[in-house]
Amino acid sequence: MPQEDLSKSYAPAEIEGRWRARWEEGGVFSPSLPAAGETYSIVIPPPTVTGNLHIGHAFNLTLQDLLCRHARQLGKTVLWVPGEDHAGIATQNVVERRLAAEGTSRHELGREAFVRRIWQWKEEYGENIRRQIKAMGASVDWSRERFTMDDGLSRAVRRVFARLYKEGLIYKGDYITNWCPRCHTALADDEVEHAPKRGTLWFIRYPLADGSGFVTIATTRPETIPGDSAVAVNPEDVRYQSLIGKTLLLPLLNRPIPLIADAYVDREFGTGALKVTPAHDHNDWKLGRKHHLEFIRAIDEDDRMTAAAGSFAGKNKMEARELILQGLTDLGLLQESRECEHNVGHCYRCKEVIEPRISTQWFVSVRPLAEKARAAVPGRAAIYPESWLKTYYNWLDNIRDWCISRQIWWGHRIPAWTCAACGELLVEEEAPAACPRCHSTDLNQEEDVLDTWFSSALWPFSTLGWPEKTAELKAFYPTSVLVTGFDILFFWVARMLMMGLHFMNDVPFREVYIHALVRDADGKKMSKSTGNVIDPLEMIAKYGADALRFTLTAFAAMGRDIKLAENRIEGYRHFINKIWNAARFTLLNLPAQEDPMPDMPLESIHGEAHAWILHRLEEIKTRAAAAVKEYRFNDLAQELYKFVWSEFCDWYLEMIKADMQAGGAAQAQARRALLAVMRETLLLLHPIIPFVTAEIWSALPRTAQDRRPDDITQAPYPAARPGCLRPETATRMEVIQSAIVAARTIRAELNIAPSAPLCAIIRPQDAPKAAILEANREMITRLARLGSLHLNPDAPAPKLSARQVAAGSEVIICLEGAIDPEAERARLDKELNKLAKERLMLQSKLANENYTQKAPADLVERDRLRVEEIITAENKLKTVRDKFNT
RNA sequence: GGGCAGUUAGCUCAGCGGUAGAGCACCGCCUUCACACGGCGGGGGCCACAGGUUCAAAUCCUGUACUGCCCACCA
Repeated sequence: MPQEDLSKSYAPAEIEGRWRARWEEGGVFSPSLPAAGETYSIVIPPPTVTGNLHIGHAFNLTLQDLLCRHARQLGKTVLWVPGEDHAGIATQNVVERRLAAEGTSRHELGREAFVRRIWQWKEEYGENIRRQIKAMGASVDWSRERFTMDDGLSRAVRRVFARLYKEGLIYKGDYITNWCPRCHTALADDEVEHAPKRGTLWFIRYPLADGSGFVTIATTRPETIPGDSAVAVNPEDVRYQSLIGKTLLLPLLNRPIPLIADAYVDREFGTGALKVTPAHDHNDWKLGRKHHLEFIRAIDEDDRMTAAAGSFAGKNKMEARELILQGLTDLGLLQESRECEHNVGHCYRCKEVIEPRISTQWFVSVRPLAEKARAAVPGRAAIYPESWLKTYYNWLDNIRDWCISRQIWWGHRIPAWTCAACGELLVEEEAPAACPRCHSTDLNQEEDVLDTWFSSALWPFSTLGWPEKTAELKAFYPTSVLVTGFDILFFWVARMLMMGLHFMNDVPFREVYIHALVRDADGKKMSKSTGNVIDPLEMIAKYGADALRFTLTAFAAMGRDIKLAENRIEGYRHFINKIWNAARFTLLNLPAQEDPMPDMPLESIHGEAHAWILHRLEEIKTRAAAAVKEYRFNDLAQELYKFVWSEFCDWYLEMIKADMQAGGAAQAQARRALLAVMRETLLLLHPIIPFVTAEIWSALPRTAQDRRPDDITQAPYPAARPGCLRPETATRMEVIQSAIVAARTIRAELNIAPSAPLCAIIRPQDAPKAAILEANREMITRLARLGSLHLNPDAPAPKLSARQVAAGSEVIICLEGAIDPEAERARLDKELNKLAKERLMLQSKLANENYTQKAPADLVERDRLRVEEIITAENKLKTVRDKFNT
């Protein structure tokens, strides 16, 4: 690309589009198998097909892409599998809402038409999501894209279900479950969110059957009274001991129920007497089982009272509550009511209040699976940050059987059939033709579908082709790392470990990196249902994908949530622009592409600035690689930011400008060094910001022998160049920079025009410093804008002059006439104050014998030297200040 | 009720034993031939509070106070 085309400021849209197309059409991220050498793989946490990607996805994608691109640079064969999740309940809800808006419903459409409708929806939104993943620059392999309900994955689901059933790890039965009356389905325990809710605690009298009085119970849910089958008290409770075993009459219904004793009951709460409703409360259900109580379903799946509720039958449960309370009041059985706050379960998809309800469901016996999953971490699968280990263990240790059936239509229909003729239950991977027992062909498949997370749990191996023995599976399982948010640690991560270990006999991933959640301005979790989402596409349109990616990377500190504000993205766009302009400068100063550039070993380049920047580059290479390996993404971003902006642009480019004009050997060296540093810096940046680096890379000229690929995605990580690692250059550079800064500070603080050349005297501290300064006289003169420079430890200072103490030298600027002595004196006072403060701090430290004796000797020595330095500086400045006093 | 984070410059956050840093914002000066999405310089913090360990504590320990999150069956 011709140089003239590099515009003054970076315009991402066109460039991103071009590279995206090139990468996609070239299939550059599709690894060919069998893989040569080491492999690296990631399966994408599949976004749901229901909606748009939010900023959390953008974050998740950025980190994975960074890891994948880096792994490619290290020469590994990399596979990043993309895909989407069918998200049963969520998707069904969305489509149902749309149907409602159209004035129809899924029931009107019927199951088949409804599911067809969702498939259409999926095609539409799947494309949307693909577009967004592409917009982020994610280097996924689209040729291996999967969907949780595609044929292959559906088969994997059936295989797993059938096998677990035959192994006795899946069973069907009547249990208390979490019922969402709105989604009309059972939910797993972890799909219920508990939130405190203000309510009323009613104290209700249950008369004793023998007419000898009452037992008063406390409840927040009077509508469940028709479902009561006992009242329970603590056996130790003296108030009730004499009544245990007696019969009570259920108010309004006059049904006799026993008064039972159980240690579960808390004597302190309410009246110490608990009404037991086994069919509508998890704890009561346990009590019911233990004491063989009746299970009375008082509320149906639509939140209406059942026939068991007598005259309340057919009423909505909230209406029934009012009627029951009224009835109790009329009978004088409502003793009192109090305000109270209690935890109420809500559906994690629609936020509706959960009704515990007994129903027939399918369950996975997770204990045996959980034990294996527990044992595998952190030995076989490591979790980062480690703080999540405890949470992970705690969950597995307290795990209950997993309810996997859902009473919805969108999802994997359970592969179980009941024989209409003999009632035999058949569970098979493929639909059986006839009942093996009675040979009837009249078989009815289960209506229920599986929990979405059931198929998600198989994702790492199902996407690679299981149950077929594919080349992908062989090459890429276990995957290298799973990158995800902690919100789905239980839903997904733990279950993948269970299934992976059970069916593949190996962990699904070697490492898990748990990243923070991107929250909104108030620190609230972003979610589609809350509507507080930020659209990454909008950010990309405004600032470019690279700016967004860099921002997210810079924020990715372990174990900390991200509160993202748009102006941060804007800030990092400036950084992208800075890189762009550094590249423009580079191109302006390099020969055109077709001119062969002289090759010379970089180790042989001895210019002060070149040696220094090459040395720093070596350090950065090492540090950047380590940061990626250890998932310290924020360190990576910060390190590169500082290097590029503060060192490469602010100092190095300024320093070499003269060389670039000089021609000859100086220019040749500068060109060679600049090109090398630019190119390798691009490689270091590329995993974070692929587009701008690709564009610049392709525009850079090459040396005669250069055989590097045109496309930066194909280029390896910059090799270490030990010969360029020269720590002494950093020390030397500090002396130079410090002198320049001193002169600039004087200029700025004394309001000397930037264009006015300064007459400067620099007094080096010692001979080595003098040599360094002397060797870089031209550079110092230029960067500090000096008119003249006298380098001499003993040079006399003119009467009217300003001084600044630098590292390794003292800088004196002549102020013949034009300068306000008041200003200089004030400046000197300020400087003296600063020095005195530091000196006092150090001196008091050194006065402490404990310190001088116990602290490391080099530290003490360093402090002593510093004090000496300060005293010398103070004396010098004082002398000058005194002159101004006269 | 249990567990886990966080509390550092106006804002967002790094630092996690040697006496405080970044970005943005702010204040000067500058249309210097890569970049005003810029350059140069500057101001700003008893590092939540109270104890303790240590020669030395944002940094380690123990409490306290807020804030947020996760888990848990308190009717």
